[in-house]
Amino acid sequence: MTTANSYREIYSVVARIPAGRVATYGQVARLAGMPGHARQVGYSLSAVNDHGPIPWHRVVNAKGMISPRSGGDHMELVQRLLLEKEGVSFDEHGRITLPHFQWRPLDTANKRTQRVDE
DNA sequence: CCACTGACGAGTG
DNA sequence: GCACTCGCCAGTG
Repeated sequence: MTTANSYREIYSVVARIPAGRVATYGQVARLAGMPGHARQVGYSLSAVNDHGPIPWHRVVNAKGMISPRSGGDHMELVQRLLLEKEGVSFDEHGRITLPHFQWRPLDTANKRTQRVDE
């Protein structure tokens, strides 16, 4: 398993996140077959950013918040707008209600817990 | 080779 | 819920 393949897996997972839902860094790491490497996911995404067809804005941290970047980028604001445009809402704390909007790959078959309403 | 940094997360008090 | 620590790993100087 090369690092290049790991990055490819990360991108592949992120690309599978449906519009209107979000995934956490740790979640993406697990789905990519590298549990515990959440940090690497963020690192990989910073490299891709809008550099490719990757919906990077659908990845947030475990608290359901947009992780602040370094360098004073306004990307975090762009990310929030993109998500809101897809129907994802934020609460007073600027957090996404994960139980409502977190992507559940396994549920795509059941569709029962896939409720996004409210 | 070592130290530091960075879109994180789980555990502890 | 908040502050702190430790684990993870690639890039950079």
